Amino acid sequence: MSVRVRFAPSPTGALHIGGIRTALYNYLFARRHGGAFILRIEDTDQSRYVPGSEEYLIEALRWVGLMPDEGVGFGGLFGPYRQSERKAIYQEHVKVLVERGKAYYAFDTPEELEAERQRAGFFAYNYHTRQRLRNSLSLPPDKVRQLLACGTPYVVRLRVEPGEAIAIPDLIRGEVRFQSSELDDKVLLKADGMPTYHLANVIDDYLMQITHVIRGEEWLSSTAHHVLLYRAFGWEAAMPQFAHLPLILRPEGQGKLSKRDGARFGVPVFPLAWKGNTLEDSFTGFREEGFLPQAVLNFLALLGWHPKNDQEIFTLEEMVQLFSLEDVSKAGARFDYDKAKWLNQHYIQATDDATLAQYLQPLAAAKNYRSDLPYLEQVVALLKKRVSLLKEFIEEGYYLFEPVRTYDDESIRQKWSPTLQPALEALAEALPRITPFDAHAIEAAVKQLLQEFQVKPGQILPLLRLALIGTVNGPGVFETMALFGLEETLLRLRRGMAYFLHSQTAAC
RNA sequence: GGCCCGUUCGUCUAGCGGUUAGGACGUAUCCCUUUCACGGAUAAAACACGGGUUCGAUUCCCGUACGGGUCACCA
Repeated sequence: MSVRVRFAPSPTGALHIGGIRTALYNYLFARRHGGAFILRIEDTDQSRYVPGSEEYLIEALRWVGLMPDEGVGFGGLFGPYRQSERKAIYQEHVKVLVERGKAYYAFDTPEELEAERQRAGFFAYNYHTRQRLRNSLSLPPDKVRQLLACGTPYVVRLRVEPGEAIAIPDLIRGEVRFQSSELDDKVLLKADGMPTYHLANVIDDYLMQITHVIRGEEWLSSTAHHVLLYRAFGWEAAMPQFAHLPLILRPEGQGKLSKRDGARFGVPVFPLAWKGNTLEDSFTGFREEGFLPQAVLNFLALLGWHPKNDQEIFTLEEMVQLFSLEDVSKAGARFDYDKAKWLNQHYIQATDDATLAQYLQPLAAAKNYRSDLPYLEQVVALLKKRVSLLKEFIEEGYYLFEPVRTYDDESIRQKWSPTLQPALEALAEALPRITPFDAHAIEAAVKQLLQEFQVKPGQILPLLRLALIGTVNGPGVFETMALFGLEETLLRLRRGMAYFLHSQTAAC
């Protein structure tokens, strides 16, 4: 039987990075085994539905390059793949369960249950408590028929009887055991006629012939109920194999990574930016922060998985070849932004200049900067080894697009001296005679001039850089001059020299 | 709190009874260099604790501690 896995998010807003990792592991597993990767939308809670979620999700998957083989928006023989469109299927199935005595109607209102919870501080609807509650197991058949006939709102609950051992075979954790007496009678069908996650999940996985359920560890506890459901339906032989992934933990402190952690720690936790109704509900994304999709994938892959060697850098193809659920770790993995940035830096360096220039184009255009590809390619060549995020080309390297905003006065104090002024003057005058005006020729000319003036490179070059870009740290001086061209170089040099003189007199 | 899962450098991890406990990020120092970076080198840095099992435990078992998840008509 060929492998079929699904990624089944619910459209309640932006999908965070943990979801993308789940999608990645599912994708890798499917590809590794020549199986199918299916996208199912679990939108059974109409009250939590957020418009735009689905589009966001698909754009995010597209960005990182994890395209489903089947599912919402991708076709397939097992549709519909949106659970809200499968309502009738769930209702038919649940009816069978009730007929077999595996499930029952419960008429208790949410308020009544809440009161139960308040009374004891804790409440479980189970084999013990259901006797005194209002359901088709405790009420006389006549009464039940009457309630149903009157259209009394009800839910359908799973009938969990005590004394049953449940062993979940988990590909990552081995066998996980539960006792049915510890389990409550989970709601399967809600009063609005929609299924809960548990019901829909089991039915769909069965009907869609899912072979492996790879999902986050937060689902491990409820898997016991899922197993019981497979048994109740008589589907145990076709039950998929489970693999519960370790959670991604917040960068610092306690708990799992959550949506709000992005703002709290100043890091992106979403693949793409999300524009919510409020500022609080709006988030930046890895893409917007300047990450390459391949870096994000590599980063996420390593958060909980590692092959049995020392390799750290993987193409998607390599991951597919190496991926194994056996190598997924059991403990939660802390979100490590430094490592993400390092990986991104690595991928930036490994990407050719022309491609990077294309990534930069919209960023430059958004700032009304010069954004023709030839120029951007030169910018890339200059800054490539100095940035770890794409946006830094534009932000840190702003001086390649607009005049110097501020000069580093401290460095000027350290480097500038009136005795160097003649050499600078001579340099400015010599520049127009350099042909061609490229890095090589400029370097030769400048070095010769320095010799004539008996000045060391270390004395003059920092000043040139200060004049050109305002700071003493940055790309090679000659390369920068070549990029600017003669006219712009002279302009900046003159302006810088004037600033040096001015700041000296101001200091006196 | 009940139930379930977990625990190797600060972080991500390799290890699957005998290793100088390996790699990577980060940190520090040095080299390269007109600066910053890149690159190279070096260093500091870990088996949570206590019992077993065993000739021998990081590795297997049991406790303890700590961490995580889950206890909705949410997924």
